[in-house]
Amino acid sequence: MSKNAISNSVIRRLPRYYRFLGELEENGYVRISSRELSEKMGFTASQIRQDFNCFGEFGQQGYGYNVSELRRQIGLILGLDRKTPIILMGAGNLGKAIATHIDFNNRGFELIGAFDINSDIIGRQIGKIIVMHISELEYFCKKNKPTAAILCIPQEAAEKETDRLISCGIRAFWNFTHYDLRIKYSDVVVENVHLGDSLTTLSYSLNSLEQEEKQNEDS
Amino acid sequence: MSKNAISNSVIRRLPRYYRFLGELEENGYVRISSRELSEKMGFTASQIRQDFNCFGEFGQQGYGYNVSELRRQIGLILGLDRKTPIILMGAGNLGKAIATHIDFNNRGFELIGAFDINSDIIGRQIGKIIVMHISELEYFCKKNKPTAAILCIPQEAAEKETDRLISCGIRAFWNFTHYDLRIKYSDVVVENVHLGDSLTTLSYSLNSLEQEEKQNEDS
DNA sequence: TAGATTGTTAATCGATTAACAATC
DNA sequence: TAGATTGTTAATCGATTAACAATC
Repeated sequence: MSKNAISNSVIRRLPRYYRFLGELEENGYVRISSRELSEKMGFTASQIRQDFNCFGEFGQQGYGYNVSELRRQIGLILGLDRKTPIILMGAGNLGKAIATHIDFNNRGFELIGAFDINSDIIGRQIGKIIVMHISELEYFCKKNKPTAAILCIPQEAAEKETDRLISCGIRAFWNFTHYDLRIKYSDVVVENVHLGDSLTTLSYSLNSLEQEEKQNEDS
Repeated sequence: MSKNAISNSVIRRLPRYYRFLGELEENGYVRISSRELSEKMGFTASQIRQDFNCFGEFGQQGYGYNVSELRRQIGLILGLDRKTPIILMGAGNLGKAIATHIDFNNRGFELIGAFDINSDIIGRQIGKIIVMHISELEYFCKKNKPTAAILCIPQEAAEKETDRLISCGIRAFWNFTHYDLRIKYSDVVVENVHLGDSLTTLSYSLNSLEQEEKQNEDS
């Protein structure tokens, strides 16, 4: 029986654990205690132990955790042992940057295709793949069976094309648009990246910081 | 006395409110109730009223909220009435895509410069700006006084250059690296975008979905 | 065995939701 | 005035932290 309903907060910390454990491994650490890890990562030791225990007992009393074994286990939980075929929808500036910048192979994916409608872009090479016209989508998917897609197309295009993608077998979306896929579709997983919202949040923080300082001056 | 300590959860919802209210405004909505908004956005009406009331009383009993007035107020809270000068550090694939893809002016910023060390990139034009060599940073900042920076450089470069950026007057960072600025610096605001972690989370979700389905088959 | 550190339960804290009096 | 809907307090829910018995 797998422990069900892992909270989103826990899940979002997993990639971070995986990263830190990788660094520790590189630096020759063999074992680490939750306290030591807590100091390095800025979580509490309690939280770290709670988090790991959502998935099993990876440590040993009196000893701590074996760094590379723990990392391996978290990798398995994250599904990084697989290479899910993923396609890029929209090979403009952003899509191209994502395709070249992200290390798909160490994150459980393999980028196998890219699609666009702009004839200036079609035929161009991005890494090892060549940008295809979107009319080739069905044929390509039937042949190569990708199950994930990156949405780097305009919002209107996303709204129009998701039905098509789903009927092509796509069930995981890395979504850079503001189109809210979850409303219309279930049985599909979505990870949203709202870059604009992120920058807007920074504006808020900077604004707050400056107003605080102004208040301190006045008092 | 401003209500202090707005929770992070609330702040992260503000850009979303701002966006939705913009759409409503475009569609001719004059007033909206928290219940109506809750249906459109997928939050509870309670939460929406609580969120707004962190910052003041923007509604009217028996009527609801005036869409454009509410949007304006949230814009002010987010600091979108200003145009904070921001610079891009690292004009490679990702930096260039961010610079061209993001609508800085509607998010409280103005992109005024870009820096890199790669001579192939220096001198190139991105939108209205031209990529400069990083050696020109001090001179440029003295003259143009940016207070925010986008970190699209490698992590090692980020670790090395942040001291320099801070002494140039930068106090807001939109950070695309994994370097944890907050450890070393206070009095600085940071918004982290961990694209790799985001994709890794998608891998987890897809993995979970597939395991669930397998279990359902078996039973 | 003694010391260390986990796994896990209990206590606390914070965020979300429900309820309702105030009021337009 | 009556109906609607806010602003706000109280109740609930969930996540984090603290504590400690189990055990290596």
